[in-house]
Amino acid sequence: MVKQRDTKPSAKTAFVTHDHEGCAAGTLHRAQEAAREKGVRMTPVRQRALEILLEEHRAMGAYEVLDRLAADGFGNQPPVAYRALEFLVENGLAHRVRRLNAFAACMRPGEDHAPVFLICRACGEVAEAGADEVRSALLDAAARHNFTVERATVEALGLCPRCVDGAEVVA
Amino acid sequence: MVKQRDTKPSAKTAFVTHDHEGCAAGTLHRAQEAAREKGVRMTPVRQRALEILLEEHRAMGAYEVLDRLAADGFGNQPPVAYRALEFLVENGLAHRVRRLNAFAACMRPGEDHAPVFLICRACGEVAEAGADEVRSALLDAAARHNFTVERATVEALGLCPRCVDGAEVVA
DNA sequence: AGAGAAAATGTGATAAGGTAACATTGCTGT
DNA sequence: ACAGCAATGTTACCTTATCACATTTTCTCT
Ligand SMILES: [Zn+2]
Ligand SMILES: [Zn+2]
Ligand SMILES: [Zn+2]
Ligand SMILES: [Zn+2]
Repeated sequence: MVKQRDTKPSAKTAFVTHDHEGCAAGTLHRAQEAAREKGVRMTPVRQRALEILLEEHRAMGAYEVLDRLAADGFGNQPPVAYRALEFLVENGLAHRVRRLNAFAACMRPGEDHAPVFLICRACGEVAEAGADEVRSALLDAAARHNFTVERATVEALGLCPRCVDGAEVVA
Repeated sequence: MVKQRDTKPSAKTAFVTHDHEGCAAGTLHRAQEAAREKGVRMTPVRQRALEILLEEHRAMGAYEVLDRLAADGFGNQPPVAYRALEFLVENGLAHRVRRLNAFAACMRPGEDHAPVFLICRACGEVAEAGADEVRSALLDAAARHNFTVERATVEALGLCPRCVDGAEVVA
C-alpha cells in the first residue's frame, strides 16, 4: 500500500496520544520554512509566540500568550501579543478560534488549507480537520444567495473521543 | 391580509429588497408562537430586544441593544441586554454571530435549523442560509476524527449581491 | 387567599478581550 | 552614513462580557 508521508500531521495528531515534542518541533520547523518561502520575517517575538501556541493542542487567549511572552523578556502590553498573533494568523501559521476568542497554532503551515476546528468542551483540545467538502457545501449555499465568500469560519464544539466516555456523567 | 403561511422567509429575504415591515412583524409573531409552544416566557424586555434585532437584517452588539432598551425605560446595565439576548439565543429566537461579537434575530424561529451566516462586509447585512449539506459535511469530517459535535458555528464573510459590484473599487 | 419557591430584573463592580497613537529601535539598501 | 521602512515598546483607552447581590414579579401549592 501507499505509505503516507508526513504531509498530513493533523489527521494523525488530532485527539490521539502522540509524540507531541516531535509534533511541535516539526510544525515549528515547517512554519519557519513557510515564512522563509513567503519572504516574511520570523522575528524572536513571533517565533516565541508560535512556540507557546505549539506547546499544547489547544487555543490560548492573547493575554495568556502575552504573559508568557512578558515572562520571556518581551514587552508586557497587549499590542505585543496581538501583533505577534496577527502576524502568525495573516501568514497562515496560526488560526483564530472565534468561539473561544483565542488563537491556535496551525498544524499545516504553508499548506493553504481551509481550517475547520473541532473544539472539545471537556479537555479544551482543538483539532484542525481537513474539510474541503464542508467548504464546497458552504460555497454552494452562499452561491444560492449570490453571496461571494471571502473568508469562512467553521467551528464545532463537542466532545473528543477521549472525553466522550464519561463526560456527561456529571449531569 | 393572510398571505404568507408556510413560506421560507430567509430564502426570500436574504439580500433582496423586500417588505421588511411585514418580514419583521411576521418573524416576531412566529417567534412569539414558538415561545408559547415551548413554554417559555416572552417578557417585555425580551420581546423588545427581539424587536430591536428585527429592525434590520444585521447583527447588533449587546451594548447597542442595551442603549435601545435603556432608551425604552429598561435597565441600562450590561446584564439587562445580555440576559435578554441569552434568552433569545437559547430558545432559538436569535443567533450569536461570533465573527462580529454580535447578535441577530433568527429568521426561522422554532424551526430547529442549523444556522449558517452570510455576512456582508460592505453593508453589514447578515443572512441566514439553510445549509443542511454544510452540516452533514461537517458531521462527516468530525466523525472521521471520532469527534462528537454538539454545536457548530458556520459563518462566511464576504460580499452580498448588492455590494459585490463596486465594492472593491476602493482599493 | 396566602406562604414559599422560582424566575426575572435592577444595579454596581469588575474581568476579559481588543485597538489607537506615538515614540523608539533596528534593519535594508544606496 | 543616512534615508526609509518594518518591527517593537509603551501609554492610554475602548469594547465586550460576567459576577454578585438585592429586589421584584410570577408561579405553585396548600
Ligand atoms: Zn502534537
Ligand atoms: Zn476532550
Ligand atoms: Zn426583512
Ligand atoms: Zn452588502
